[in-house]
Amino acid sequence: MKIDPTKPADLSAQIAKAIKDAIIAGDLPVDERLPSEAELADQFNVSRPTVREALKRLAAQSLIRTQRGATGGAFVNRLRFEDAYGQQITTSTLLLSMNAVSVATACEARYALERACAPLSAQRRTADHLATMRAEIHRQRQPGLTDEAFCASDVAFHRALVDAAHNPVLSYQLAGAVEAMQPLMNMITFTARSRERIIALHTAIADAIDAQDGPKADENLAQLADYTQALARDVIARRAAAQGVK
Amino acid sequence: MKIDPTKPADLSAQIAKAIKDAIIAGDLPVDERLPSEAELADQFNVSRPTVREALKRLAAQSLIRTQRGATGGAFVNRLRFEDAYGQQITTSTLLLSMNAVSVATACEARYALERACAPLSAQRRTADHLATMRAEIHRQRQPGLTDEAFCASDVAFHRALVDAAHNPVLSYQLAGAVEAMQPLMNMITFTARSRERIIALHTAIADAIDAQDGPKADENLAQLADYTQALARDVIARRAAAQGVK
DNA sequence: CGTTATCATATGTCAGACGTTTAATTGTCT
DNA sequence: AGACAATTAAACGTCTGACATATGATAACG
Repeated sequence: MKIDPTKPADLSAQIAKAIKDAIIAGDLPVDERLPSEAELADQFNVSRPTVREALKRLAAQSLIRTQRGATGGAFVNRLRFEDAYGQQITTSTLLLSMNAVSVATACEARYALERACAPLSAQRRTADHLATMRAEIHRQRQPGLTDEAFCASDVAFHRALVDAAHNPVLSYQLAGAVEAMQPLMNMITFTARSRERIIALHTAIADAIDAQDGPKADENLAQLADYTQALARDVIARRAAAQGVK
Repeated sequence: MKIDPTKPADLSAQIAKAIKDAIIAGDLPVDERLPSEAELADQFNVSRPTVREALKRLAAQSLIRTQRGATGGAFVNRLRFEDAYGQQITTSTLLLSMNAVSVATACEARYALERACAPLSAQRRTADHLATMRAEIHRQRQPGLTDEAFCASDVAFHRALVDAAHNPVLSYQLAGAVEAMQPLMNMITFTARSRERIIALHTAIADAIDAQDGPKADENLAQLADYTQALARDVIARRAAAQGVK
C-alpha cells in the first residue's frame, strides 16, 4: 500500500485512497492504530501537512478517528449505523436539492421503499415502535401545529414504521429517503382537511401494523403515496398559476 | 457563518461544518467560488493549513472541487448521482463488514428493496435495460466462469433491473444495497446446479419484466431471495461443521 | 503504598516559503 | 489592426520547522 508515484494528482488524495483501500480490504482491522503522522509522512515520502490532509479526508467519512496525547493517533473507526445515517441524509438531501429531482420522483422512490418494509414491519412490530407511531399521530392532531412541526412528526412516524422491521440495513437505507424528503414536503401547506386525511391514513397504517396485517398496511401506504403526490401536484400547479398571473 | 469560538474541538472540523451548513442551507449556490484559502484563513482567524484541512474534509464528501491556476479556487460542487453511488457503496460495504451484519439481514434488505422497484421496472422497462439483463444471463451461462465473475454478473443483472425503473433516486439507494452484498455473496461457492437454478430465475424475471408483468417479476424475485438465503445458510452450516470437526 | 510531579509522545496549530498551474495581460510582429 | 508569443499574477500544492496542548506512562516523594 506504499505505492505513490508523483505522477498524476494530489498526493493527499492518493494517500487517502491507499489507506481507504487497505481498510476496505481488511488489511487494517477495526480499532487498529495507524502509524503516527510523522511515520506516515516518512513512509510516503511526503510532509506531515500532506499526511494530515489525507487523514482529514478519511475522518470526514468516519473511516478513522483521531486521539490526542501520548497513546493517541489515528485509529480505524468502526462505522456505526448512526454515523452512516447522518452522512446518508445529508447526501440524499443535497442530491435532491442540487439535481432538481421532482417531487414526483422523490415521492415515488420513498413510498416504494417504505412499502418494501411494510410487510416486515407488520410481522415484527413491537410495542415500542407502535407506541411511537401512536404518539406521533397524537401530536399531528394538535391544532396549533406549524407545517414544519407537522412534517417533522410525519418523518418521525415513518421512521418508526421503518424501524419496526428490525432490520438495521433497511433502516439505514430508508433514513436517507425519508428524511431527505422533508425539505420538499415543507413546501406544502397542509390545510386542516389534508391533515385530517393524512392522519386518518396514518391511523389506518398503525392499525394494520398493530394487527400484523401487511397487505392492509401496504394498501394504505399506497393511498398515502397517491394523496401526497396529489398535494404536491396541487402546490406546483398553484405556484405556476401565480407566476403566470404575475 | 463566521462563528468559530476556540472553545471545544478541532478548528478544521468546525470550519468544515460551517461551510457545509452554508451549502446545505443554500447560501452557497452550486458552482459558487469560495474565497481563496488565504482569505478564508483571514476570515476565520486561523492559518492556511487549518483551512486546507477543512477544505479537504469537504472535498472528501464531494461537496467542493478545487481548481488550480489563476482563476482557480474551491467551488461548490454539484453532487451527481454517480458520485453519490460510490460513497454509498463504500459506506454500505463497510457497514456490513464492520458490524457483522448477518447474510440473512443483508439479503432480506436487498431483496425487499429490489422487489419495491420491480413493479416500476416492469412498467417502464426499455429495450436498453432488457438487453443488459439478457446479456448478463448469457454471461452467467458460460461454463468456465469463476464464482467472483458470476457474482459480478449477478450484480450487473440486478442493477439493470433496478435502473429499468428509471428513477435515479431508487437507483442510488439500491446501488448501495446491491453492491455491498457482493463481498458476502462471494463467500458462496456456486455449484453447477445452483447456478442453473439462479439463471432460471433470472430468466423468469427478465421474461416477466419484458412482458410488463410486475406481480410475476415480484414472485420470482421472492423465490430468488429464498433460494439465495438457503444457499447462504448452507455455506454457514457447512463452515460451522468444519470448525466443529477441527 | 498511594499520590503527585515530570516527561515523552502524538496530535493541533501556526508562520513563512517555494514550486506549479493556469488564465489574463502585455508586447511585439506581420 | 489583428494574431501570436512572452510576461505576469493569482491561486493551489507542498515543504520545513516550530510551538502549543493533551494524555498516558513513569519516576519521585511523602
